[in-house]
Amino acid sequence: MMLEPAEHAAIERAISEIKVVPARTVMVEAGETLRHSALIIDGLMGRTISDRDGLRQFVGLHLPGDFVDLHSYALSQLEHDIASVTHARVAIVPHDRMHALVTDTVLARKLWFSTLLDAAMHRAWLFRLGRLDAMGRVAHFLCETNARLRAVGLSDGRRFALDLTQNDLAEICGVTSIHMNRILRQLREEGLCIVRSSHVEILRPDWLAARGQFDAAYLYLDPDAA
Amino acid sequence: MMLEPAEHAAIERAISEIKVVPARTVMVEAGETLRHSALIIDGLMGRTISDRDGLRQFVGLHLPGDFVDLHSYALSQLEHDIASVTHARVAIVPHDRMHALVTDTVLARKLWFSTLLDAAMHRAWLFRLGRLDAMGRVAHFLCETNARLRAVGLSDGRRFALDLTQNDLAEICGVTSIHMNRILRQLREEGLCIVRSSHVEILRPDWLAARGQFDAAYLYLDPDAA
DNA sequence: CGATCGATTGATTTTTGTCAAAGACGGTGG
DNA sequence: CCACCGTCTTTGACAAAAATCAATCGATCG
Repeated sequence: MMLEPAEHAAIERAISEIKVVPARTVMVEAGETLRHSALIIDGLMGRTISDRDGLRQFVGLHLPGDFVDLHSYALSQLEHDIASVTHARVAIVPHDRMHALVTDTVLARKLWFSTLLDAAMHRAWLFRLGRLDAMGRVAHFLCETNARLRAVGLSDGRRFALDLTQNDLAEICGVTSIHMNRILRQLREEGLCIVRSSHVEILRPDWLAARGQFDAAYLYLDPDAA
Repeated sequence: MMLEPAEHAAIERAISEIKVVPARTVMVEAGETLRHSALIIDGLMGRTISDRDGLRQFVGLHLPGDFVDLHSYALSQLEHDIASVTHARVAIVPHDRMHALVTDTVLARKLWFSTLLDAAMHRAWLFRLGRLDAMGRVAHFLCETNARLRAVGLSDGRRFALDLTQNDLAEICGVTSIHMNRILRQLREEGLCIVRSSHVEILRPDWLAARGQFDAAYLYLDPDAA
Protein backbone atom coordinates (compact mmCIF):
# COMPACT_ATOMS: atom_id res chain seq x y z
CA MET A 1 0.00 0.00 0.00
CA MET A 2 3.12 2.17 -0.02
CA LEU A 3 2.87 3.40 3.52
CA GLU A 4 5.33 5.77 5.15
CA PRO A 5 7.19 4.26 8.09
CA ALA A 6 5.24 6.48 10.46
CA GLU A 7 1.94 5.28 8.99
CA HIS A 8 3.07 1.72 9.20
CA ALA A 9 3.97 2.22 12.82
CA ALA A 10 0.60 3.84 13.50
CA ILE A 11 -1.20 0.83 12.09
CA GLU A 12 1.00 -1.51 14.09
CA ARG A 13 0.17 0.35 17.25
CA ALA A 14 -3.51 -0.07 16.46
CA ILE A 15 -3.21 -3.86 16.49
CA SER A 16 -4.89 -5.31 19.54
CA GLU A 17 -3.97 -8.95 19.11
CA ILE A 18 -2.64 -11.61 16.78
CA LYS A 19 -5.11 -14.32 15.96
CA VAL A 20 -4.30 -17.78 14.64
CA VAL A 21 -6.80 -19.22 12.20
CA PRO A 22 -6.61 -22.92 11.36
CA ALA A 23 -6.86 -23.95 7.73
CA ARG A 24 -10.34 -24.03 6.20
CA THR A 25 -12.07 -22.12 8.93
CA VAL A 26 -14.72 -19.48 8.60
CA MET A 27 -13.36 -16.47 10.48
CA VAL A 28 -16.18 -14.05 9.76
CA GLU A 29 -19.68 -15.02 8.79
CA ALA A 30 -21.92 -12.92 6.54
CA GLY A 31 -24.15 -10.62 8.56
CA GLU A 32 -22.06 -10.71 11.72
CA THR A 33 -21.61 -7.33 13.35
CA LEU A 34 -17.92 -6.56 13.28
CA ARG A 35 -15.90 -4.43 15.65
CA HIS A 36 -12.52 -5.03 14.10
CA SER A 37 -10.72 -5.59 10.82
CA ALA A 38 -7.96 -8.08 10.10
CA LEU A 39 -4.62 -7.77 8.38
CA ILE A 40 -3.11 -11.01 7.09
CA ILE A 41 0.35 -11.77 8.44
CA ASP A 42 0.73 -15.12 6.75
CA GLY A 43 -1.46 -17.67 5.05
CA LEU A 44 -4.21 -17.39 2.45
CA MET A 45 -7.73 -16.21 3.12
CA GLY A 46 -10.72 -16.01 0.85
CA ARG A 47 -13.91 -14.03 0.67
CA THR A 48 -16.73 -16.35 -0.28
CA ILE A 49 -20.44 -16.29 -0.97
CA SER A 50 -22.36 -19.54 -0.66
CA ASP A 51 -25.36 -20.53 -2.71
CA ARG A 52 -28.37 -22.25 -1.21
CA ASP A 53 -26.72 -25.66 -1.43
CA GLY A 54 -23.66 -24.38 0.38
CA LEU A 55 -21.52 -24.33 -2.75
CA ARG A 56 -19.08 -21.48 -2.52
CA GLN A 57 -18.00 -18.81 -4.94
CA PHE A 58 -14.78 -17.04 -4.10
CA VAL A 59 -15.14 -13.30 -4.63
CA GLY A 60 -11.62 -12.54 -3.56
CA LEU A 61 -8.38 -14.13 -2.43
CA HIS A 62 -6.10 -12.41 0.05
CA LEU A 63 -2.38 -12.76 0.46
CA PRO A 64 -0.09 -11.83 3.34
CA GLY A 65 -0.03 -8.07 3.77
CA ASP A 66 -3.63 -7.60 2.63
CA PHE A 67 -6.17 -5.87 4.79
CA VAL A 68 -8.76 -8.57 4.38
CA ASP A 69 -11.85 -6.81 5.62
CA LEU A 70 -11.12 -3.15 5.77
CA HIS A 71 -14.54 -2.90 4.14
CA SER A 72 -16.13 -3.93 7.38
CA TYR A 73 -14.84 -0.78 9.05
CA ALA A 74 -17.27 1.39 7.14
CA LEU A 75 -19.94 -1.22 6.45
CA SER A 76 -19.89 -2.70 9.97
CA GLN A 77 -21.12 -5.96 8.57
CA LEU A 78 -20.26 -7.93 5.47
CA GLU A 79 -22.51 -9.73 3.05
CA HIS A 80 -19.96 -12.51 2.47
CA ASP A 81 -17.89 -14.87 4.56
CA ILE A 82 -14.20 -14.60 5.26
CA ALA A 83 -12.52 -17.96 5.55
CA SER A 84 -9.00 -19.21 5.79
CA VAL A 85 -7.73 -21.42 3.01
CA THR A 86 -4.44 -22.39 4.61
CA HIS A 87 -3.41 -22.03 8.22
CA ALA A 88 -3.10 -18.30 8.79
CA ARG A 89 -2.20 -15.61 11.27
CA VAL A 90 -3.97 -12.26 11.24
CA ALA A 91 -3.46 -9.00 13.10
CA ILE A 92 -6.67 -7.64 14.59
CA VAL A 93 -7.31 -3.90 14.41
CA PRO A 94 -10.35 -2.78 16.45
CA HIS A 95 -12.60 -0.33 14.63
CA ASP A 96 -12.48 2.20 17.44
CA ARG A 97 -8.73 2.41 17.08
CA MET A 98 -9.23 2.80 13.35
CA HIS A 99 -11.17 6.00 13.98
CA ALA A 100 -7.99 7.53 15.28
CA LEU A 101 -6.01 6.35 12.27
CA VAL A 102 -8.31 7.91 9.72
CA THR A 103 -8.14 11.36 11.29
CA ASP A 104 -4.88 11.45 9.38
CA THR A 105 -6.44 12.33 6.04
CA VAL A 106 -3.45 11.10 4.09
CA LEU A 107 -3.63 7.69 5.69
CA ALA A 108 -7.41 7.71 5.34
CA ARG A 109 -6.99 8.23 1.62
CA LYS A 110 -4.52 5.38 1.40
CA LEU A 111 -6.91 3.08 3.18
CA TRP A 112 -9.68 4.21 0.86
CA PHE A 113 -7.38 3.58 -2.06
CA SER A 114 -6.75 0.04 -0.89
CA THR A 115 -10.48 -0.72 -0.85
CA LEU A 116 -10.69 0.72 -4.37
CA LEU A 117 -8.02 -1.73 -5.43
CA ASP A 118 -10.19 -4.51 -4.06
CA ALA A 119 -13.04 -3.19 -6.18
CA ALA A 120 -10.81 -3.04 -9.26
CA MET A 121 -9.83 -6.65 -8.65
CA HIS A 122 -13.49 -7.58 -8.29
CA ARG A 123 -14.08 -6.10 -11.73
CA ALA A 124 -11.24 -8.09 -13.24
CA TRP A 125 -12.79 -11.19 -11.71
CA LEU A 126 -16.14 -10.24 -13.25
CA PHE A 127 -14.50 -10.01 -16.64
CA ARG A 128 -12.92 -13.39 -16.02
CA LEU A 129 -16.19 -15.10 -15.13
CA GLY A 130 -18.27 -13.28 -17.69
CA ARG A 131 -16.14 -13.40 -20.81
CA LEU A 132 -13.60 -16.21 -20.52
CA ASP A 133 -13.96 -19.94 -20.93
CA ALA A 134 -12.71 -22.27 -18.23
CA MET A 135 -9.13 -22.39 -19.44
CA GLY A 136 -9.03 -18.64 -19.91
CA ARG A 137 -10.28 -18.17 -16.37
CA VAL A 138 -7.58 -20.36 -14.91
CA ALA A 139 -4.92 -18.68 -17.03
CA HIS A 140 -6.13 -15.24 -15.97
CA PHE A 141 -6.22 -16.18 -12.32
CA LEU A 142 -2.73 -17.66 -12.41
CA CYS A 143 -1.35 -14.56 -14.12
CA GLU A 144 -3.02 -12.33 -11.56
CA THR A 145 -1.73 -14.35 -8.65
CA ASN A 146 1.73 -14.49 -10.14
CA ALA A 147 1.77 -10.70 -10.50
CA ARG A 148 0.49 -10.12 -6.98
CA LEU A 149 2.92 -12.55 -5.41
CA ARG A 150 5.76 -11.09 -7.41
CA ALA A 151 4.89 -7.64 -6.09
CA VAL A 152 5.48 -8.87 -2.57
CA GLY A 153 8.54 -10.94 -3.44
CA LEU A 154 6.82 -14.31 -3.27
CA SER A 155 7.21 -15.20 -6.95
CA ASP A 156 10.13 -14.95 -9.32
CA GLY A 157 7.75 -14.41 -12.22
CA ARG A 158 7.49 -18.09 -13.12
CA ARG A 159 7.31 -20.19 -10.01
CA PHE A 160 5.51 -19.65 -6.76
CA ALA A 161 4.05 -21.54 -3.86
CA LEU A 162 0.26 -21.56 -3.80
CA ASP A 163 -1.64 -23.76 -1.41
CA LEU A 164 -4.91 -24.24 -3.24
CA THR A 165 -6.65 -27.51 -3.95
CA GLN A 166 -8.25 -28.10 -7.31
CA ASN A 167 -11.54 -27.60 -5.57
CA ASP A 168 -10.44 -24.16 -4.33
CA LEU A 169 -9.44 -23.22 -7.86
CA ALA A 170 -12.82 -24.44 -9.06
CA GLU A 171 -14.61 -22.25 -6.51
CA ILE A 172 -12.53 -19.29 -7.65
CA CYS A 173 -13.13 -19.84 -11.35
CA GLY A 174 -16.78 -20.82 -11.16
CA VAL A 175 -16.41 -24.32 -12.60
CA THR A 176 -16.72 -27.78 -11.10
CA SER A 177 -13.65 -29.35 -9.56
CA ILE A 178 -13.84 -32.18 -12.07
CA HIS A 179 -13.69 -29.74 -14.92
CA MET A 180 -10.87 -27.89 -13.20
CA ASN A 181 -8.91 -31.11 -13.11
CA ARG A 182 -9.28 -31.53 -16.85
CA ILE A 183 -8.32 -27.91 -17.54
CA LEU A 184 -5.17 -28.24 -15.44
CA ARG A 185 -4.24 -31.37 -17.34
CA GLN A 186 -4.73 -29.54 -20.63
CA LEU A 187 -2.57 -26.64 -19.46
CA ARG A 188 0.09 -29.14 -18.52
CA GLU A 189 -0.16 -31.06 -21.79
CA GLU A 190 -0.02 -27.86 -23.83
CA GLY A 191 3.09 -26.81 -21.94
CA LEU A 192 1.60 -23.58 -20.63
CA CYS A 193 1.95 -24.26 -16.93
CA ILE A 194 2.07 -26.88 -14.25
CA VAL A 195 -0.25 -26.55 -11.29
CA ARG A 196 0.23 -28.86 -8.36
CA SER A 197 -1.29 -28.52 -4.95
CA SER A 198 0.96 -26.03 -3.20
CA HIS A 199 3.06 -25.10 -6.22
CA VAL A 200 2.66 -23.42 -9.59
CA GLU A 201 5.15 -23.22 -12.42
CA ILE A 202 4.38 -21.05 -15.41
CA LEU A 203 6.27 -22.31 -18.43
CA ARG A 204 5.20 -19.67 -20.94
CA PRO A 205 4.13 -16.51 -19.10
CA ASP A 206 3.33 -14.60 -22.29
CA TRP A 207 1.23 -17.39 -23.74
CA LEU A 208 -0.62 -17.82 -20.50
CA ALA A 209 -1.33 -14.08 -20.32
CA ALA A 210 -2.62 -14.14 -23.89
CA ARG A 211 -4.78 -17.20 -23.19
CA GLY A 212 -6.32 -15.45 -20.18
CA GLN A 213 -6.37 -12.00 -21.85
CA PHE A 214 -4.53 -10.78 -18.80
CA ASP A 215 -3.45 -7.17 -18.43
CA ALA A 216 -2.04 -6.27 -15.02
CA ALA A 217 -3.16 -2.62 -15.20
CA TYR A 218 -5.97 -3.18 -12.69
CA LEU A 219 -3.51 -4.15 -9.99
CA TYR A 220 -2.05 -0.64 -10.06
CA LEU A 221 1.36 -2.06 -9.23
CA ASP A 222 4.57 -0.12 -9.18
CA PRO A 223 5.69 -0.08 -12.82
CA ASP A 224 9.27 -0.73 -11.74
CA ALA A 225 8.59 -3.95 -9.86
CA ALA A 226 11.30 -6.53 -10.51
CA MET B 1 -26.25 7.95 0.08
CA MET B 2 -28.24 9.59 2.85
CA LEU B 3 -26.59 12.97 2.69
CA GLU B 4 -27.45 15.88 4.91
CA PRO B 5 -28.89 18.87 3.05
CA ALA B 6 -25.67 20.79 3.69
CA GLU B 7 -23.60 17.97 2.23
CA HIS B 8 -25.87 17.76 -0.75
CA ALA B 9 -25.48 21.47 -1.29
CA ALA B 10 -21.70 21.20 -0.99
CA ILE B 11 -21.60 18.57 -3.69
CA GLU B 12 -23.89 20.65 -5.90
CA ARG B 13 -21.58 23.63 -5.51
CA ALA B 14 -18.70 21.43 -6.63
CA ILE B 15 -20.37 20.69 -9.97
CA SER B 16 -18.60 22.49 -12.78
CA GLU B 17 -20.90 21.62 -15.65
CA ILE B 18 -23.70 19.40 -16.86
CA LYS B 19 -22.77 17.13 -19.69
CA VAL B 20 -25.13 15.46 -22.13
CA VAL B 21 -24.10 12.01 -23.26
CA PRO B 22 -25.89 10.45 -26.25
CA ALA B 23 -27.04 6.86 -25.99
CA ARG B 24 -24.40 4.16 -26.47
CA THR B 25 -21.40 6.42 -26.19
CA VAL B 26 -18.15 5.73 -24.42
CA MET B 27 -17.70 8.62 -21.99
CA VAL B 28 -14.50 7.46 -20.33
CA GLU B 29 -12.03 5.07 -21.82
CA ALA B 30 -9.86 2.71 -19.76
CA GLY B 31 -6.47 4.20 -19.02
CA GLU B 32 -7.49 7.82 -19.60
CA THR B 33 -6.19 10.22 -16.98
CA LEU B 34 -9.21 11.72 -15.28
CA ARG B 35 -9.54 15.09 -13.62
CA HIS B 36 -13.20 14.82 -12.70
CA SER B 37 -15.89 12.40 -11.61
CA ALA B 38 -19.47 12.22 -12.83
CA LEU B 39 -22.80 11.99 -11.07
CA ILE B 40 -25.71 10.66 -13.11
CA ILE B 41 -28.69 12.98 -13.32
CA ASP B 42 -30.75 10.83 -15.63
CA GLY B 43 -30.20 7.90 -17.95
CA LEU B 44 -28.37 4.62 -17.55
CA MET B 45 -24.62 4.17 -17.67
CA GLY B 46 -22.51 1.06 -17.54
CA ARG B 47 -18.98 0.15 -16.57
CA THR B 48 -17.62 -2.28 -19.10
CA ILE B 49 -14.50 -4.27 -19.82
CA SER B 50 -13.92 -5.45 -23.37
CA ASP B 51 -12.19 -8.64 -24.39
CA ARG B 52 -9.74 -8.79 -27.26
CA ASP B 53 -12.54 -9.16 -29.80
CA GLY B 54 -14.26 -6.08 -28.44
CA LEU B 55 -17.00 -8.10 -26.74
CA ARG B 56 -18.06 -6.32 -23.59
CA GLN B 57 -18.69 -7.50 -20.06
CA PHE B 58 -20.66 -5.13 -17.88
CA VAL B 59 -19.08 -4.91 -14.44
CA GLY B 60 -21.62 -2.44 -13.15
CA LEU B 61 -24.77 -0.59 -14.09
CA HIS B 62 -25.49 2.89 -12.77
CA LEU B 63 -28.80 4.57 -12.21
CA PRO B 64 -29.70 8.21 -11.75
CA GLY B 65 -28.23 9.50 -8.50
CA ASP B 66 -25.18 7.24 -8.68
CA PHE B 67 -21.68 8.62 -8.55
CA VAL B 68 -20.52 6.66 -11.55
CA ASP B 69 -16.78 7.00 -11.23
CA LEU B 70 -16.00 8.25 -7.81
CA HIS B 71 -13.34 5.56 -7.95
CA SER B 72 -11.42 7.67 -10.42
CA TYR B 73 -10.93 10.36 -7.79
CA ALA B 74 -8.51 8.24 -5.84
CA LEU B 75 -7.31 6.02 -8.68
CA SER B 76 -6.91 8.88 -11.21
CA GLN B 77 -7.43 6.41 -14.00
CA LEU B 78 -9.77 3.50 -14.48
CA GLU B 79 -9.10 0.08 -15.86
CA HIS B 80 -12.55 -0.13 -17.48
CA ASP B 81 -14.71 2.00 -19.75
CA ILE B 82 -17.71 4.05 -18.74
CA ALA B 83 -20.36 4.17 -21.40
CA SER B 84 -23.89 5.42 -21.64
CA VAL B 85 -26.61 2.89 -22.33
CA THR B 86 -29.44 5.32 -22.86
CA HIS B 87 -29.24 9.02 -23.49
CA ALA B 88 -27.97 10.52 -20.24
CA ARG B 89 -27.08 13.70 -18.43
CA VAL B 90 -24.28 13.78 -15.89
CA ALA B 91 -22.99 16.37 -13.46
CA ILE B 92 -19.23 16.84 -13.64
CA VAL B 93 -17.31 17.30 -10.39
CA PRO B 94 -13.65 18.25 -10.90
CA HIS B 95 -11.24 16.34 -8.70
CA ASP B 96 -9.62 19.48 -7.35
CA ARG B 97 -12.97 20.61 -6.01
CA MET B 98 -13.41 17.17 -4.53
CA HIS B 99 -10.32 17.75 -2.39
CA ALA B 100 -12.23 20.45 -0.60
CA LEU B 101 -15.24 18.20 -0.11
CA VAL B 102 -13.32 15.42 1.56
CA THR B 103 -11.76 17.68 4.15
CA ASP B 104 -15.14 17.20 5.78
CA THR B 105 -14.32 13.82 7.29
CA VAL B 106 -17.97 12.88 7.68
CA LEU B 107 -18.64 13.48 4.02
CA ALA B 108 -15.38 11.76 3.12
CA ARG B 109 -16.56 8.69 4.99
CA LYS B 110 -19.88 8.74 3.18
CA LEU B 111 -18.13 8.92 -0.17
CA TRP B 112 -15.90 6.08 0.89
CA PHE B 113 -18.96 4.17 1.95
CA SER B 114 -20.51 4.62 -1.45
CA THR B 115 -17.48 3.10 -3.16
CA LEU B 116 -17.72 0.19 -0.72
CA LEU B 117 -21.29 -0.33 -1.84
CA ASP B 118 -20.03 -0.56 -5.39
CA ALA B 119 -17.59 -3.21 -4.26
CA ALA B 120 -20.36 -5.12 -2.47
CA MET B 121 -22.41 -5.04 -5.63
CA HIS B 122 -19.41 -6.29 -7.61
CA ARG B 123 -19.27 -9.25 -5.25
CA ALA B 124 -22.94 -10.02 -5.76
CA TRP B 125 -22.31 -9.92 -9.50
CA LEU B 126 -19.41 -12.35 -9.02
CA PHE B 127 -21.71 -14.73 -7.24
CA ARG B 128 -24.20 -14.35 -10.04
CA LEU B 129 -21.69 -15.15 -12.77
CA GLY B 130 -19.86 -17.82 -10.84
CA ARG B 131 -22.65 -19.89 -9.31
CA LEU B 132 -25.86 -19.30 -11.23
CA ASP B 133 -27.03 -20.66 -14.55
CA ALA B 134 -28.29 -18.29 -17.22
CA MET B 135 -31.84 -18.09 -15.92
CA GLY B 136 -30.65 -17.62 -12.37
CA ARG B 137 -28.40 -14.78 -13.49
CA VAL B 138 -31.21 -12.96 -15.22
CA ALA B 139 -33.53 -13.50 -12.26
CA HIS B 140 -30.88 -12.23 -9.86
CA PHE B 141 -30.15 -9.17 -11.97
CA LEU B 142 -33.82 -8.29 -12.30
CA CYS B 143 -34.36 -8.62 -8.56
CA GLU B 144 -31.35 -6.42 -7.88
CA THR B 145 -32.45 -3.78 -10.34
CA ASN B 146 -35.98 -3.86 -9.00
CA ALA B 147 -34.69 -3.31 -5.48
CA ARG B 148 -32.38 -0.49 -6.49
CA LEU B 149 -35.02 1.28 -8.54
CA ARG B 150 -37.54 0.86 -5.79
CA ALA B 151 -35.13 2.51 -3.37
CA VAL B 152 -35.16 5.63 -5.51
CA GLY B 153 -38.86 5.51 -6.22
CA LEU B 154 -38.58 4.27 -9.78
CA SER B 155 -40.23 0.90 -9.23
CA ASP B 156 -43.37 -0.10 -7.38
CA GLY B 157 -41.86 -3.49 -6.57
CA ARG B 158 -43.24 -5.24 -9.64
CA ARG B 159 -43.03 -2.97 -12.64
CA PHE B 160 -40.36 -0.57 -13.74
CA ALA B 161 -38.97 1.07 -16.82
CA LEU B 162 -35.61 -0.31 -17.92
CA ASP B 163 -34.09 0.67 -21.22
CA LEU B 164 -31.87 -2.32 -21.90
CA THR B 165 -31.73 -4.35 -25.09
CA GLN B 166 -31.44 -8.11 -24.89
CA ASN B 167 -27.86 -7.64 -25.94
CA ASP B 168 -27.22 -5.34 -22.98
CA LEU B 169 -28.72 -7.94 -20.66
CA ALA B 170 -26.50 -10.55 -22.27
CA GLU B 171 -23.40 -8.42 -21.68
CA ILE B 172 -24.45 -8.01 -18.07
CA CYS B 173 -25.15 -11.69 -17.46
CA GLY B 174 -22.23 -13.10 -19.40
CA VAL B 175 -24.25 -15.06 -21.96
CA THR B 176 -24.88 -14.60 -25.67
CA SER B 177 -27.77 -12.42 -26.76
CA ILE B 178 -29.32 -15.39 -28.51
CA HIS B 179 -29.34 -17.34 -25.30
CA MET B 180 -30.67 -14.32 -23.45
CA ASN B 181 -33.60 -14.25 -25.82
CA ARG B 182 -34.41 -17.87 -25.03
CA ILE B 183 -34.12 -17.28 -21.29
CA LEU B 184 -36.47 -14.32 -21.41
CA ARG B 185 -38.97 -16.39 -23.33
CA GLN B 186 -38.73 -19.12 -20.70
CA LEU B 187 -39.24 -16.62 -17.90
CA ARG B 188 -42.30 -15.36 -19.74
CA GLU B 189 -43.68 -18.84 -20.40
CA GLU B 190 -43.16 -19.88 -16.80
CA GLY B 191 -45.01 -16.79 -15.67
CA LEU B 192 -42.13 -15.41 -13.62
CA CYS B 193 -41.68 -12.12 -15.38
CA ILE B 194 -42.06 -10.25 -18.63
CA VAL B 195 -39.08 -8.36 -19.97
CA ARG B 196 -39.57 -6.07 -22.91
CA SER B 197 -37.17 -3.47 -24.18
CA SER B 198 -37.75 -0.51 -21.91
CA HIS B 199 -40.09 -2.24 -19.49
CA VAL B 200 -40.01 -5.05 -16.94
CA GLU B 201 -42.91 -6.63 -15.12
CA ILE B 202 -42.22 -9.13 -12.37
CA LEU B 203 -45.18 -11.42 -11.94
CA ARG B 204 -43.92 -13.49 -9.02
CA PRO B 205 -41.32 -11.50 -7.09
CA ASP B 206 -40.77 -14.24 -4.52
CA TRP B 207 -40.31 -16.97 -7.12
CA LEU B 208 -37.96 -14.82 -9.11
CA ALA B 209 -35.90 -14.08 -6.02
CA ALA B 210 -35.75 -17.80 -5.22
CA ARG B 211 -34.77 -18.66 -8.78
CA GLY B 212 -31.94 -16.12 -8.66
CA GLN B 213 -31.05 -16.85 -5.01
CA PHE B 214 -31.39 -13.14 -4.45
CA ASP B 215 -30.90 -11.59 -1.04
CA ALA B 216 -30.88 -7.80 -1.00
CA ALA B 217 -28.58 -7.55 2.03
CA TYR B 218 -25.63 -6.46 -0.08
CA LEU B 219 -27.43 -3.33 -1.21
CA TYR B 220 -27.42 -2.03 2.37
CA LEU B 221 -30.74 -0.35 1.76
CA ASP B 222 -32.84 1.32 4.38
CA PRO B 223 -34.82 -1.51 5.97
CA ASP B 224 -37.95 0.67 6.00
CA ALA B 225 -38.00 1.38 2.29
CA ALA B 226 -41.54 1.24 0.92
C1' DC C 1 -4.09 -50.96 8.34
C1' DG C 2 -8.34 -48.78 7.34
C1' DA C 3 -10.08 -44.24 6.62
C1' DT C 4 -10.21 -39.98 4.46
C1' DC C 5 -9.26 -36.44 1.26
C1' DG C 6 -7.81 -34.97 -3.02
C1' DA C 7 -6.75 -36.13 -7.82
C1' DT C 8 -7.98 -38.54 -11.92
C1' DT C 9 -10.65 -40.67 -15.59
C1' DG C 10 -14.56 -42.31 -18.59
C1' DA C 11 -19.32 -42.16 -20.11
C1' DT C 12 -23.20 -39.45 -20.55
C1' DT C 13 -26.39 -35.47 -20.18
C1' DT C 14 -27.31 -30.68 -19.95
C1' DT C 15 -26.35 -26.11 -20.91
C1' DT C 16 -24.71 -22.76 -23.71
C1' DG C 17 -22.61 -21.02 -27.95
C1' DT C 18 -22.46 -20.74 -33.02
C1' DC C 19 -24.30 -20.25 -37.54
C1' DA C 20 -27.89 -18.91 -40.50
C1' DA C 21 -31.98 -16.76 -41.48
C1' DA C 22 -36.37 -14.35 -40.81
C1' DG C 23 -39.46 -11.28 -38.67
C1' DA C 24 -40.74 -6.90 -36.26
C1' DC C 25 -40.29 -2.15 -35.60
C1' DG C 26 -39.28 2.55 -35.87
C1' DG C 27 -37.17 6.27 -38.32
C1' DT C 28 -35.72 8.55 -42.58
C1' DG C 29 -35.59 10.27 -47.03
C1' DG C 30 -37.66 10.33 -51.47
C1' DC D 1 -47.27 8.35 -47.76
C1' DC D 2 -44.39 4.66 -48.58
C1' DA D 3 -40.15 2.10 -49.52
C1' DC D 4 -35.91 1.32 -47.43
C1' DC D 5 -32.68 0.68 -43.73
C1' DG D 6 -30.73 -0.41 -39.56
C1' DT D 7 -31.41 -2.26 -35.09
C1' DC D 8 -33.43 -5.44 -32.20
C1' DT D 9 -35.88 -9.78 -31.61
C1' DT D 10 -36.96 -14.44 -32.63
C1' DT D 11 -36.30 -19.18 -34.23
C1' DG D 12 -34.17 -23.62 -35.76
C1' DA D 13 -30.40 -26.79 -36.41
C1' DC D 14 -26.12 -28.00 -34.89
C1' DA D 15 -21.56 -27.88 -32.30
C1' DA D 16 -18.89 -27.04 -28.30
C1' DA D 17 -18.27 -26.48 -23.46
C1' DA D 18 -19.20 -27.77 -19.05
C1' DA D 19 -21.82 -30.45 -15.60
C1' DT D 20 -23.11 -34.80 -13.73
C1' DC D 21 -22.66 -39.58 -12.42
C1' DA D 22 -19.82 -43.26 -11.19
C1' DA D 23 -15.56 -45.16 -10.14
C1' DT D 24 -10.73 -45.70 -9.20
C1' DC D 25 -6.28 -44.33 -7.60
C1' DG D 26 -2.79 -42.34 -4.40
C1' DA D 27 -1.08 -40.29 -0.59
C1' DT D 28 -1.42 -39.04 4.20
C1' DC D 29 -2.84 -39.72 8.93
C1' DG D 30 -4.28 -41.63 13.11
